[in-house]
Amino acid sequence: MATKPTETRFSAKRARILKAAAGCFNEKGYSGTSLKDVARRLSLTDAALYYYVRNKEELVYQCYLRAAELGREAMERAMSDGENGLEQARLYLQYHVEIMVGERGPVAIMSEIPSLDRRHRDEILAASRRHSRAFEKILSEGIADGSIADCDVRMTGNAIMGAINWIPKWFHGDARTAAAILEQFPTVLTAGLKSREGASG
Amino acid sequence: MATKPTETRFSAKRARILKAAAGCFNEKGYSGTSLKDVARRLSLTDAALYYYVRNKEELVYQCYLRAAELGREAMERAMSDGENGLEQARLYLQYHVEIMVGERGPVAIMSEIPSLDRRHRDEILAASRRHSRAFEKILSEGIADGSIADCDVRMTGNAIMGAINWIPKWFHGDARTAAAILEQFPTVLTAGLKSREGASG
DNA sequence: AAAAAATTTTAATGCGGATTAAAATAATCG
DNA sequence: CGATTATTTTAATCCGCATTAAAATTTTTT
Repeated sequence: MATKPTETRFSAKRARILKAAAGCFNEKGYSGTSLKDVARRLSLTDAALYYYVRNKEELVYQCYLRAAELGREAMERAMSDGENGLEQARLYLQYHVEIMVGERGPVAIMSEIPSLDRRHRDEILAASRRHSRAFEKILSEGIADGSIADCDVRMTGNAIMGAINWIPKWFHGDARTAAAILEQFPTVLTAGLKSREGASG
Repeated sequence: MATKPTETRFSAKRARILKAAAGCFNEKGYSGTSLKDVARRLSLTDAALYYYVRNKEELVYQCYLRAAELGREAMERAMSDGENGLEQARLYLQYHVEIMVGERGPVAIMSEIPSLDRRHRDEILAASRRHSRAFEKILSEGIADGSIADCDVRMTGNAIMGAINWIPKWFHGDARTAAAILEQFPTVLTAGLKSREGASG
C-alpha cells in the first residue's frame, strides 16, 4: 500500500496536537495546563511536542491561528450561501457553531493573546479585527437590504461575537448540550436583528 | 481629625489592589501578569502585596469573588426594580454593564477558574451557577408573564451572559466605547426577547 | 517623644515547568 | 536486510517568578 508522504502525517499529527492543546486550554485554563498535560492526552511525552512546535508560545499561537481560520471559513461560507444580510448572519452563526461543537472542535478560546510574541499577537489581532469587520459588514448590508433592523453594527457585532466566543467556557463536549447549542444559538442570536417587515424565520 | 480605623483602610487598599489586578488580568492575560505588574500599578513592590493576600491564587480568587458580588448586586437590583421579566432582564444588563464600564470596574473576566484551589473553585463555580440560574428564572418569569417570547431559557441565558462576560476582552477603558456599550448592550441583547404583544421599548 | 503597630522594602530562596541535548526506538526506503 | 530518516524518550538544565524572612520606614497611639 502507498504510505502517506511524511509531511502529510506530520501536519496531521500536529493538527491533533493543536486540538488537544485547545481542549486543555479551554478546560484547565492556560496557566493550569502544562505541556505535560497536553502530551498526556496524546499518550506522549512533553518533550515530543517540541518536534512539532518550537515552544509553548507557538503552540498557543497555532491554536489561535487555527481558531481564526475556522472562523473565517464559517464567515466565507455564510457570505456566499446567504441571500441577504440576515440570512448570512444566521448562517455564519450556524456554521461557526457547527465547527466549534463538532468533530473539528474544540476551538481554543482566545484568552491569552496578550502573552503572545509581538509579531504573533499582531497577526492574531489583525485576523480577529478582520473577522469582526466582516461580520459588521454583513450587518450593514442586512440593514441596507432591509432584512435587518437599523442598529449599531459595532456593538451588535461585539455582543454576538462575545456570545459565540464564550461558548468554550461552558461547553465541554457532551452531545446533548452540543445539540442544544446547534439548535438554539443561530436563532436566539439573530432573533433581535429582524426588521419589522422582513424575513421568514 | 479622626483617622479611619485601620481595618477600613486595610480593606480599602485591598480593594484597590483587586481592581488593579483585574485590570492587569484583563489586559495582559493571566499568565502575562506577574505580581510585579500588579504592584507597579499601585507604585508598590511585589512583596507588599503579600500583606494583603496570601498568594497569587488568592488574589485571583478575590478578584473573581468581587466579580461575582458585583454581578449579584446588579441581579438583585434588577429583580426588585423591574416590573416584569423583560424589564428585569433589561435592567440587569444595564446595571451590570454600568458597573463593568464605570468607576467600580474593571471586573475580572473569569478565565482562570480551573487553576483555583479546589475549595475556591467550587465556591466561584457555585456562585456562577446561582447567577445563571437567577437570570434563567427572570427569563422564565418573563415568559410566564407574557413579556418575553417563549424560548430555551438555558441557551438564551448562556448567549446573553457570554456577550456580557466577553466585554472585558475588547473594552479597555476609553470613555467613548463605554458610552456606546452602556447605550447599546441592554437594548441589543433584549431586542430578541420581546413577545409579539408585549412591551414598549 | 517614646513605644507600639502597621506598612513597605530589600534581599534571598526555591520550585514548577519550559526547554534542550543526546540517546533510543520506530518507520521507511533502497 | 542494512541504512537512513522520522519520531519519541530519558535525563538534565535553566530560569522566571512566586514566595519568604528580616530589616527599614511610616503611621498611630499613649
